[in-house]
Amino acid sequence: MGALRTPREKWVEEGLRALAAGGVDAVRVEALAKALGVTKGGFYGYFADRDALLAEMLDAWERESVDEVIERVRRECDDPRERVRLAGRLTFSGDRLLPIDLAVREWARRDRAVAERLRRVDERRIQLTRDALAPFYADPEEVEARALLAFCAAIGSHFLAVGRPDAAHGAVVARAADIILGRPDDAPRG
Amino acid sequence: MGALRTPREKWVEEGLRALAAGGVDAVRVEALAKALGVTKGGFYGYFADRDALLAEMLDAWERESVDEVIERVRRECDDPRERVRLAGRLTFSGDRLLPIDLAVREWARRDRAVAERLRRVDERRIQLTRDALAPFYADPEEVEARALLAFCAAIGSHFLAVGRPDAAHGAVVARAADIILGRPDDAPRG
Amino acid sequence: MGALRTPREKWVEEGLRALAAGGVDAVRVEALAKALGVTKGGFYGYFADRDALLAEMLDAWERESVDEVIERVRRECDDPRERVRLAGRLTFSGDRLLPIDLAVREWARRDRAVAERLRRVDERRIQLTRDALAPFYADPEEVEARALLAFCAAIGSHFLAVGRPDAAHGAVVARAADIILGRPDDAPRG
Amino acid sequence: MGALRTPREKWVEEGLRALAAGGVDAVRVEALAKALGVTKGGFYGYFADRDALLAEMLDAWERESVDEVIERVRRECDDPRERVRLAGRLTFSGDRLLPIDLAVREWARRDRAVAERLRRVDERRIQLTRDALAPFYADPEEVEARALLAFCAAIGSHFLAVGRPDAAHGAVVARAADIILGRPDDAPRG
DNA sequence: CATGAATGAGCCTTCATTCAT
DNA sequence: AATGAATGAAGGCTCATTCAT
Repeated sequence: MGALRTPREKWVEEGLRALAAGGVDAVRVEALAKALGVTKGGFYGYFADRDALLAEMLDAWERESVDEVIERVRRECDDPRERVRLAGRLTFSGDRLLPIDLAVREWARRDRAVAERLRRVDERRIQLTRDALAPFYADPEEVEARALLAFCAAIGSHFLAVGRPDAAHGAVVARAADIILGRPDDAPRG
Repeated sequence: MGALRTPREKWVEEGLRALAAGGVDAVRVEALAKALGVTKGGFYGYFADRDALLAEMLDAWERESVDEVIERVRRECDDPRERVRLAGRLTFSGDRLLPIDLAVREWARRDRAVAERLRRVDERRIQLTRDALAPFYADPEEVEARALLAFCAAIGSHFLAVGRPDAAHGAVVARAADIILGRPDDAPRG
Repeated sequence: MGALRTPREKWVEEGLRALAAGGVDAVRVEALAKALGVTKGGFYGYFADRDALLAEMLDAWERESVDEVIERVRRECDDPRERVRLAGRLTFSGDRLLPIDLAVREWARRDRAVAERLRRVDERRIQLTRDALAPFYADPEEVEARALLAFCAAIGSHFLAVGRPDAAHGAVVARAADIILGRPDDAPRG
Repeated sequence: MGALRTPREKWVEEGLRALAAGGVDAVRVEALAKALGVTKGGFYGYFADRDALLAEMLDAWERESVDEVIERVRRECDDPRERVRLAGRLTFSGDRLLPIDLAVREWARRDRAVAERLRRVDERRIQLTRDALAPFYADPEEVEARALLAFCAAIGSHFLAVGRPDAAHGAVVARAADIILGRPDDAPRG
């Protein structure tokens, strides 16, 4: 996002890049230093240790990929279902947020604290979907199932390795979204 | 499954256990040796290097989690939809196959060769679902979308961190399966 | 000792504190800077390098723990034996001088220059004891032995780890002093 | 002492050498490795970490400098006073045990666990002196004072920096021993 | 074959020191 | 002078790998 002001932010940014590309284990002080064109020693002028960087990376990620997304979605859309679609696009596409999200998900499977954090994040995101679906279904269980399903599908589609050209993949995913959220011409009763 | 005959197989087995528990990076020759109660030097009597073990782990995984599952499913069920449900249960539940599957999925995001392999595996699995759904839908795209969706959802549900008690999670997933595959009392036209 | 005027003196003072608490290796520029609430870079405005600080710490220590003590003792006491007791109290008790003295002693075992300096200091101190004992013994060797013994005992008592409650330790040390210097009611012949 | 059998013992031995020469901080894995002509990586085949080596060094030191000394003294001498003199010679002279002892003493001032250990060791040693003196004094306090004094003096003499030629130092120390323990021709009443 | 021993590369961290502002 | 930023050397630890026995 344009020029990064403080060198501290540069470390965080580079850390997120490494996380996205190679998972937590790839967030190595030395590697980041080389990528930033400085020596690793300088790192410790900004962070107590590697864990401190990881923590701040999570802060930055939560801010950018939830707070900012939700705020923007609320500002730009009125229709709840459009909100879900936009939030989905912002979160699960693009070269920046998506790979970080997936990497955090892997990380969470190995680290309790990260898992807890991801839980909070996912909960806030899924609430958006519940709000969008609620008006259309009488049964709250139905709402929950569809919201969860939409979410699982969105995430799962990126862990699936079916070697489909991206275009086809996109088409199928769109169709899947229709099945879950309901097509305009096949709207659920409500 | 049953007694492990050769020491070679023991290394592979222990490797899969480590993979399931901690991801590829946890598959360390030294750790496996300790778990097996031997010295790590012995490892190189069976495998050229760590990569050779990883390759064989993938072989074993593919054999057990696809070949064996598909064969058993074909033997035990006739109804295609029941086949899908059984294959899903065998693959995505239990303490053994599921964690390995998820770990391979993470791994595949970092390693081209593993990704290619996972693609083949997923393709064979999803074909089962296509076969089950085909009779009920006129549009092949509809089949593809529902099959893919079922698959994504099954996988995604394990990468989601919503802090739902497992029971509720199970219920919602079951409901999701109904939505995708169609409930008996809400069967898609076909 | 009163307000510390120059920042230079603050570095020296903080250095002595660190020395007393953790030995020479604990005299780290960075740690002192943090304790003083400044950045370590500023250090080099006052001292060429760490060694320069160490040298000045030794100067300050010698001034305070020998010059000042001896001067005060000469001023306050006339009786040589009382002088020894007072000098001993000033040097080997209290929270300030004693820990520094012990730390310098350790340091001297690793550094020739410090050893030489400590030699000069100890020599000046022991002369006080010789002067006190001389009138009472015909044999100069006897004087030397007792003076040395008193000194060794005073120092050694702080490197001994016998887990005696401090009170008992004090009592025993006092008795030891009597044995070496002679009790009033058991004065050596002479 | 002669050929060191296991490489593990070599590390301990080299560690004690480093400790004697430069204090705990000089016990660096890398330095020991270089002294032993191997690479530092090999160290971790024998010890979990540096602390494990330090612990074993203390074990070896206690064994050699207390257990063995006391056993030998009991075997070789009958007269308690001779025992004290021999134990003192074995412990506080020579190029091997003495420097280690002094280094442990410094170390103990910075580390609670080491201090506790040294306390136990010193206690066992001083008991030897108490036993030797007990028959000659009616007052147990007198015994305690003289035993302690002897010990403090023995240790303190090595932290004193008076630049006396070693010969003279030895003579004075001998004389000091006489003062504390009593000369044959000046035996204390008892 | 398996073991004991060692190697070497790579990582995290600390710290004295330098330097432009 | 003091600060912020960075350097470089050193030290602890891990791990895949090699090799003689």
